[in-house]
Amino acid sequence: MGAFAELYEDLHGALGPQAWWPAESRFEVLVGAVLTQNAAWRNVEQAITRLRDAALFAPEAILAAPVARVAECIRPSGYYNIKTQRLRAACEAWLALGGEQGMAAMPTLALRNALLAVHGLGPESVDDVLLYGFERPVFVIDAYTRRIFSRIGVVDPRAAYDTLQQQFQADLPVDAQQFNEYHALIVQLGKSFCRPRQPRCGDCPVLSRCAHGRAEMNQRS
DNA sequence: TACCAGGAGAAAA
DNA sequence: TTTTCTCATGGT
Repeated sequence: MGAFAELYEDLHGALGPQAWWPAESRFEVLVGAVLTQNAAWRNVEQAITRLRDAALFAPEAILAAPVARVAECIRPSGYYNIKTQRLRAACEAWLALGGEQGMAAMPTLALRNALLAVHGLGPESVDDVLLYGFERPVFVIDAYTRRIFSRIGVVDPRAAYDTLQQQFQADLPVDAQQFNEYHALIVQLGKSFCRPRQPRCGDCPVLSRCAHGRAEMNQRS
């Protein structure tokens, strides 16, 4: 078993199943993937609620609405002007690709390339949609993944997205359910224990593997 | 007050 | 090709 598989066992044992993504539909995963770009999920939830309350939570409704109205709805998630453009581009792609049924019928690589061609959808957002929306076995690399695994010393934090993704996928079974759970566990670990600048390792389940954790353990002893 | 949060694209070097 | 800048609100 490689380092990535070992850490999954540690995290799953310590934190338990996370039951991600917190969305009720595939379209909501797409919207969430755009709105969560460099934003706290709490603020994304506010933005999604405001879209629902405004009866704008559908691709056709978002495209038909005045840009300023959509922007006002998603204001809590930050970068609202940029994200309005990105959300509109994502809705256009959603419809152009045949909606939920059309996209579900596409091979993973073709769907990934089609989504990457959409303005405002980068690799992380696209892989969120593929993994959490369409149950495709692609590993999501985010800021938490880079921070945690570079502190442990098994990845280069400056490595390209695709390079890191290949490292994870080469060490793990091709299993969308496990990729789903693993990424959710990484985010939970990052939020709770693996902060930037001022790590507070506390009862971190990977304390002994992490450079910051070892330093903290040495201070305690 | 300053930093951070489930990034991405454009511009500059 | 790589690095830096810009977009912006809300919580701690």
